Amino acid sequence: MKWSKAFIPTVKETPQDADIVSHKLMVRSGLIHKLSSGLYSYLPLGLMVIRKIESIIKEEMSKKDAIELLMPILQPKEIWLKSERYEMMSEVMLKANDRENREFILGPTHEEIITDIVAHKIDSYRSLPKNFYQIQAKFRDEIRPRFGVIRAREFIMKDGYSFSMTQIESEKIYQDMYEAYGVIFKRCGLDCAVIEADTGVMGGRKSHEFTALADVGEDTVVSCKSCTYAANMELAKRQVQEKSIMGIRQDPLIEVSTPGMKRVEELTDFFSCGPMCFIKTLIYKGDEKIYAVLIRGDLEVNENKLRHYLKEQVINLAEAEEIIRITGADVGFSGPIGLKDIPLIADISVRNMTNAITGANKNNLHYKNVNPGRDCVIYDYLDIGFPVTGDLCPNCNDELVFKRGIEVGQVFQLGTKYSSKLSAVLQNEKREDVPLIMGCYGIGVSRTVAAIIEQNHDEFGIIWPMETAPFKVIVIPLVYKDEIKKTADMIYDRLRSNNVEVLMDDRNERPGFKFADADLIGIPIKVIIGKKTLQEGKIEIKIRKTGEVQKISPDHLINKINELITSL
RNA sequence: CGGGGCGUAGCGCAGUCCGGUUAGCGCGCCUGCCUUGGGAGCAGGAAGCCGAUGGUUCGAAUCCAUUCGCCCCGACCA
Repeated sequence: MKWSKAFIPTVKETPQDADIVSHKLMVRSGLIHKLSSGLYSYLPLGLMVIRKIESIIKEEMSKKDAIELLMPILQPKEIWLKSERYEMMSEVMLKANDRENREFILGPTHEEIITDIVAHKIDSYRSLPKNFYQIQAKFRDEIRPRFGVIRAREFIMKDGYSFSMTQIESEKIYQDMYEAYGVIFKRCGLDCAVIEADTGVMGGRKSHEFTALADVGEDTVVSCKSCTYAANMELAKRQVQEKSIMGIRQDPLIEVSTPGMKRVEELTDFFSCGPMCFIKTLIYKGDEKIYAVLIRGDLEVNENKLRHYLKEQVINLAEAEEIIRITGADVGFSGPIGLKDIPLIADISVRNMTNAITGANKNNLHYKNVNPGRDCVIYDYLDIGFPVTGDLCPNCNDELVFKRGIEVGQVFQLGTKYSSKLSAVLQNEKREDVPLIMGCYGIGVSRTVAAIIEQNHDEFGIIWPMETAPFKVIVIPLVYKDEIKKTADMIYDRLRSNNVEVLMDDRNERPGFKFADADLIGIPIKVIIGKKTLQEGKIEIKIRKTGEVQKISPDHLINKINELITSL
């Protein structure tokens, strides 16, 4: 492609509405153009990159015998009522009515649709397992679109769904997809953490997230300094560092007057000690039961973990009046001592606390020198807090570290949630009706572009990893005239006839201008043709990433380029 | 949805408090000259319903009200 024929609207100034690197660079290098909040057009260069990623995905999917299909974006409301997800997903679904006033939604995902296909078209267990996928625009009416293409409302996603008769088969596919994802993101040039993840609205039993590490990411990855343990914030297990509290004497319990002091900050001043000296007591309600949850004053309860451990469907903080009824005191003065008939659930951070401060379940009073075990009976110690710096790995006891990342892929074991609701049920060889066991596997294609840029750029622009580069080579004639033009044309033709994806900057611009654009759009290899080097019978090759320059004879160019393409 | 910010030429911005000729600047664009190894220089030029609507006023980009859009923080999140 010659630049003059292409459409690559680069801009020097950084766009006003972008504040992360990938977004700025995608706009500046002419990859995308915003139509409206969360809606982006992919301009030719951007689409080329998308296609590169898609073809990597397709290759790796097909190696694992996954098969591609395409489902409608518009979906009838009824099917979502059937799967009982309409309410849950209602907020992110854009609704639309047709001329007959039938109700439709713009599909945020396709579990329902694929399950419907399978329910109708697969009639024997002998045809299973099957693993389908599609690559398509999805629409989610995000509460707050942001970070350019990273959290857009319309975005391109590869979504895959597997159907199996047995758990073992299903796990095999899960494993296959897990492996394929690793390869895909590696080929995309991404440094990904694979982490244990929450299944969220998808439901199901097991899930891993592929998260591209980047400072701007929306996800926090919790990982171990030395072993392979990694999880997202929601799921991360942890051990609490045991301070050397051995030998600290348990002092006698004292009641202290604390008029009007409800918040930990107010109390830290009063008692002149840090929040770590306090035990927060939170009253939670499950479906029916009530729990008192204890956690160290500086930590937050992870309600997901709590709900999970307590085997409750929902778990909520009690209302103010209920707290008064249960504890006998206002919010802010709850404590573990004297709570009758309510199980005390303590976070592991409480286990080794000595002489702590807690509410007294009487207004304007706190207890000092509270020692769990001595002063109250803890029903159970559980890991129900969010990890913080200083917490230790659940596996190996080394330190946990925290990194930000962009979630680019996630794999789920779904179980039979959708198959049973949408009657994807088959008889097995024992003539028993079995709902199919499903898995689902997503890749955010468009946000992968942003993630690649986050990880591969410098002050001058994008540095495309070879496999995702829209062009491998850019030919830059310093002046597109005379001998230089002739040589440039010749080299351009030669590269093209050797199937090298090449862009030639044939514009009548000054060299510096062309160099800056080439750097901005991130083409991995520059071939520079200038008067001086040409007089030596040479042309120049410059590597975008390293800046390394070599001069070679035009005759050796093709070999050299091919060598660079495979080695970079 | 709560909090904050911003809408002025294609892009980035000044002007708005404190109303007053013809609304500016940089980049980009067009013409010409010149230049060609890291976003050149000179000369000339085109381009704006000052987001929209309504009000106040002799007079509104500027003040008031309403409204729409966009961005950031939070809640939320394959």
